[in-house]
Amino acid sequence: MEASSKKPVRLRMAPSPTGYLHIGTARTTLFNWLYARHIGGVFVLRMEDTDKERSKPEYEIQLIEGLHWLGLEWDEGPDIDESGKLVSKGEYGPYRQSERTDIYKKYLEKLLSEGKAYYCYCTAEELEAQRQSMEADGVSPKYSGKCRSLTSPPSDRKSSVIRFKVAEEKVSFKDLIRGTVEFDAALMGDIVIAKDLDTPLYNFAVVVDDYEMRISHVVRGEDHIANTPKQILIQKALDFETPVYAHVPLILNSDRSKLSKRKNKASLLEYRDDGYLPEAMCNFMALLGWHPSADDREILSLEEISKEFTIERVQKAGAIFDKNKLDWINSQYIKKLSEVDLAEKLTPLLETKRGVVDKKILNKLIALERDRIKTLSEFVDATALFFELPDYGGKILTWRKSNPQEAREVLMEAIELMKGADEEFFEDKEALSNLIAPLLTKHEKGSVFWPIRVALSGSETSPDPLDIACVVGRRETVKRLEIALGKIGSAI
RNA sequence: GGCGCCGUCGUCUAGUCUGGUCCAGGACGCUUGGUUUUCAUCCAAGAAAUCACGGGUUCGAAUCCCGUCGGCGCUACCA
Repeated sequence: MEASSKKPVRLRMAPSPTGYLHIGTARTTLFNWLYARHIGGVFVLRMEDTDKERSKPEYEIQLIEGLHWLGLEWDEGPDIDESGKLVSKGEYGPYRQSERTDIYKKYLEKLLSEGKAYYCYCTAEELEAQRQSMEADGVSPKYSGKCRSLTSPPSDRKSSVIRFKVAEEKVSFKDLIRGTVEFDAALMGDIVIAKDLDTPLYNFAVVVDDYEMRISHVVRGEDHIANTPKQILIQKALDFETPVYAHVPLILNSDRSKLSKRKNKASLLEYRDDGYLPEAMCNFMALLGWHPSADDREILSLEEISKEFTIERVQKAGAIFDKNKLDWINSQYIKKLSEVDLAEKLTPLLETKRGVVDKKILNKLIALERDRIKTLSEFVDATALFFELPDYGGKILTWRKSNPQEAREVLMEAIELMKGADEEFFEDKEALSNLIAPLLTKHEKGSVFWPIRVALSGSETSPDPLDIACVVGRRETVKRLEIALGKIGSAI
């Protein structure tokens, strides 16, 4: 039942453009991509937009944008060109279900003519009533098969759907992650596969597309596991080969329910906007359900992961989305980034808030903050004090082992030293350190650095005062020290 | 309710197929200590899992078998 190893391996991701790009969709795409990469297969992207009401082009664009951002390229499928227009690549297209109506129609007619599917004229109300009464009787609800052997449509009914005749048999399949999974089709009842010849439904369209696009392996979320026997039955009826399946576990909220936007940020692009790196997202998502066998390394590039990735190693149980771990992984990637790359990412963020910033200053800020931030967007807030002194209370100017009088002395002496100093002292930290060295002969180190640092940052926690001074320059440094002097004066 | 899937530290996981090397290893988080003028980084140490529970097989079980419980998913003319 498995595809022969001779056949080319073709995987696909088939999202519905009915909303933002969900983290779960992104992770399933990642696993497909990783698997395709690992065995040198083809990765196809297909838009499942049969739901005409909910599918929107803008969601499709978002989907494509998000996948590009992650760096998960596909060999075939819809895409966006340089001018932002939707295009398509690959020879098994179209890759948008809404453009494949004729293909579905052909197979629908085949099923109908062979008596494997039939028109059903039951109304929604009738169906609902049946379902309710079956549930009341404690039986699992399924379609009664009322229209199954109708020879002509009832005269009083105009609307109909197309149902597939589900055989009463056991359907089992081998799942690469879960082993053999078995369902009893007798419990399913005849399923609706299309609203009419031009409007196929999910379970039918998937089967046709996977066949037409020569898909050999279906890697999808665990929530599709119950759809699999239905699809296998349709494949059999159409004489299609069954692909190999692998149902990957779900990503969960902290209460172990399926990851949802009610309880979490579930949109991939939101993480991008919050300053997470795509490499970090991929690394994190891969570790949600997969782990290398060789050792305990956790910071791994897509390249490294794809080299080792096998679908058999993915976890069976769902994984809770742990933002702490994501933050840590992201900070690791920020540390790894080169100065140039980091500057390239941070500059636009900072400049939208502060306007154009001097390159030299920017580089200093980056050097100071790179080990302090977990996300790119934290950079803007973290560097605010360099641009504007926050307001603060004068009593925090005193070091815990010192007293306000000493703090005041230090501040005055520092102002004295700096006021007359050349601007060049504020160009490099060592020079500045030498400049204030005399203070250290009279005071303890903490008595000197603490008040100056608080004066320059307006905060009890901040980077080194000399670093701040080297960014803001002499004039601003002296100004901030004088402000502090005023505050401590009134505090004494 | 029915059907299906799953169940190792708070979380992600290693180990389960091929029982002993696991009185269960790593990472995140947490706690404590070191470094520092403070925070972050960094370094070190520590707490944290009766391997869901109960039986069985065995000289020996996280690993094999049976049962129980729990969680989740699906149960559409959505995907």
